[in-house]
Amino acid sequence: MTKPIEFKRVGEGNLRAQVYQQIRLTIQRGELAPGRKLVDVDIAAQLGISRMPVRDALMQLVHEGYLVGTTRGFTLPTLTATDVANIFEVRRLLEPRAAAHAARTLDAAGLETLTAALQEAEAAAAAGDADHFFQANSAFRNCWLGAVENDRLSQTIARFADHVLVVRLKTLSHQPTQAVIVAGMRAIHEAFVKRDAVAAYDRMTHFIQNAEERFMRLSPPLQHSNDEGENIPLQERS
Amino acid sequence: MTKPIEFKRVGEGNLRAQVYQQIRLTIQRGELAPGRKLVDVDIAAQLGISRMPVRDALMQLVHEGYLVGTTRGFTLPTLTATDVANIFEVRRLLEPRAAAHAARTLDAAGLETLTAALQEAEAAAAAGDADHFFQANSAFRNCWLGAVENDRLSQTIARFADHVLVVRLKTLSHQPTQAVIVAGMRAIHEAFVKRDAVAAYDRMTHFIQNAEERFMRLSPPLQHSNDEGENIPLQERS
DNA sequence: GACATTCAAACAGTATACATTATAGGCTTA
DNA sequence: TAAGCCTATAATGTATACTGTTTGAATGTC
Repeated sequence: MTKPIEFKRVGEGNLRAQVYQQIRLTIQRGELAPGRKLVDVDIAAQLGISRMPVRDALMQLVHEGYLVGTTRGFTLPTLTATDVANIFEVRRLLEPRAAAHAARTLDAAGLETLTAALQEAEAAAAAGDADHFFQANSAFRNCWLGAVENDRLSQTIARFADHVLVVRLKTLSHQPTQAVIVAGMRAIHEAFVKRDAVAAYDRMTHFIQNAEERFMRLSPPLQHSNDEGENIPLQERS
Repeated sequence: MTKPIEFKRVGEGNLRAQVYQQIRLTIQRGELAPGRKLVDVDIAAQLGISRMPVRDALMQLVHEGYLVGTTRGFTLPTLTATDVANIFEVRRLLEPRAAAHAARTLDAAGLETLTAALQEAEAAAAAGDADHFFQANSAFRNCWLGAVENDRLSQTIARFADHVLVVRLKTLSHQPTQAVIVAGMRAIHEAFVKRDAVAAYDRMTHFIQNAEERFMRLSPPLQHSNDEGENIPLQERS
């Protein structure tokens, strides 16, 4: 039970990049238990390579905020309510604009992919399949985000969205929340189909606000860090 | 002539962190020639340490966009006009909001620092001292940015601002631009002193727009990457 | 004289060994 | 029994050696 996580090498680029991709995907799929400790030497042994590429990958993930590195192993960060609020503030600033861009630049193929993802999400929500719903949601997001021509914008958004993903997983099993998300996706999708940048902007704004409210309401265990807006954003797991 | 760059260790944390800080400061101060090649083993030898901490620091800087890693040493990225436009788009989205926050949270000490930085900038502009002007400018920015309570917001801003810093250095010797920047700083400073978040927002918006226009106008050598908004800005080694 | 081919140097990638540090758990003592 | 120290251990941090690849130059051929 100490090693339920299976890493396998994916053949692309150097070892560090392969390991990085692998670990990041594991995190993004929510397959990493919150208290789970990632140790470079263990992963290295499992992959049959040395510590250094694994260590490099882990440190990169730390720099990007996916993990926190302690003197006692790498783990997932535990977000406080303040953290989540901070991340959502940045997302509120960036995503509507990005959606407006996507409304201009999405091509027919992209719209098709988007439509398919929306339908999958609807089906998964109807069936109560949280896993499937999550995947469709990610596909939807990745699709329109990929159409944004400003790479720095889209990459920044992707990173921040991933950071609250840990929290998101908890809320995905919540039926009413699924319904709200699907409704938001439909609205955004409609704006994209119409190539209406203004509508995309407005609906994405609304979507993010909704998402934040839901997150906050469904996550009572998260504690505000401090009344004074304290700056201890990522605390170690106690 | 192959080694005009002098790195020295600063005693804080582990070696990687020290080297990272050192190199980043060197970049931020504009002391790194655009075509300059940074080689881990050279820096390591100069510091009297091994390659690995230096290598770690360099790779972190690559991940953060400060450097690009090629198969033949690390160098400063060369930004296209599209890159600069992309970075400024993100800054336009984030900085006004951050300034509004700072207007609320800046304390007396912060305002004093800010006032001092503004006066230094004015003096430097009057004297035509580009170096000094640049330092005052950075101090001003770092001060109000430090008052922003949303760390993720302020750190993202700092990073993107640093990325165009290479370009900024070119424009700082331009007298009319200095005047425009000082005027913008004065306006923002006034809003901060009055604790007027709305004014801070508006004036920062104006300031960024102005800055972007100036950059674009003064940088004809930068080439647009491609008509289609191509995405080869900073090629990272993956 | 121009182009191709090979060879050497330089530098990043990887591996392994050693040093350091912080935490946990036990042991001692009050 | 509780509290504090102390040691063992598990993990990261650092150093060094080796390997592979790319680039650039030099030499040879057409």
